[in-house]
Amino acid sequence: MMTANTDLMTIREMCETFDVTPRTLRFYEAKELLSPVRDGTRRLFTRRDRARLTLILRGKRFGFSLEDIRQTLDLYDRDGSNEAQRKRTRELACERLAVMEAQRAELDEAIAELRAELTAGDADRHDQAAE
Amino acid sequence: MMTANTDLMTIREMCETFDVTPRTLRFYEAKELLSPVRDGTRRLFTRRDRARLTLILRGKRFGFSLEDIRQTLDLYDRDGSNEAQRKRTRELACERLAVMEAQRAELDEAIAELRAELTAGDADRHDQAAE
DNA sequence: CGTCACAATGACGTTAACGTCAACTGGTCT
DNA sequence: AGACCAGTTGACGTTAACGTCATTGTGACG
Repeated sequence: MMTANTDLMTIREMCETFDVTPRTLRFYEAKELLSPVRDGTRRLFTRRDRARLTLILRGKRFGFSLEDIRQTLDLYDRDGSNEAQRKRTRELACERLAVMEAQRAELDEAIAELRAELTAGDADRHDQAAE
Repeated sequence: MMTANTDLMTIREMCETFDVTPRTLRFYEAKELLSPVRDGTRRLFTRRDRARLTLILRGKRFGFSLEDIRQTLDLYDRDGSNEAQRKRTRELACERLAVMEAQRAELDEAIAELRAELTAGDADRHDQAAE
């Protein structure tokens, strides 16, 4: 009743929007990361699929596996299900959050170190120029 | 002359310190990410190897490939080499830095989103508790 | 001296995440 | 109807990053 009937995208549109290949989208469907509807035989990707794909690609950039991602994706689907399941889901979300925050701290450190190397390089250059 | 003769570690020590397998260390050597010295046939890992391994494992957590990492590792080896090479190295470092900063921004965003989902979950729970 | 545990060296196996290719289907244009 | 697409489904290939196994070497110890 609330699902907008339009705002469905073909596989081509998806590929151009997200810069992925059709193979990738089909692969993600096979792995149950996406669940496009069908128009006869053709896939049509919903708003939900696009939201999920955004999260998938982001997750990949952070070095998570598709399986990791698949599990956390459900965190963003708040369909009632049962109480025990929701509790588990929250636990998983908290774990992920902790991981990501640790990652953030490490990333900051790594950035600082690399910057230090760069400015050290600057100094070398200066020395060399003085010769 | 300045290289401390001790502070060399066996493969076992490395494995326990860094929580990796021997296979991994040999693999990294084959890929020229590490270059342990030899005591007869056995490997002995230097302080430099340990520094590099730290960077390698960190890089992996950020989703970089070993090949990516191998290239950036040289950024931390400031042996003079020639001018053109150093310029190239600096360029690479700047690119990496940009990538990592973008990654940091995205990570912040992702953390914020996940937090939002969590507090939204809290609200749901509250609603349900009211019943 | 035997052996025993750890190391090294191939060589092959495995998993994830797709790429590639062939064969088919289903609309569309002319 | 014929041609021409985009899309689909297998099926097999590929690359990265190791795991696993068999074989061989080797320094320390009883």
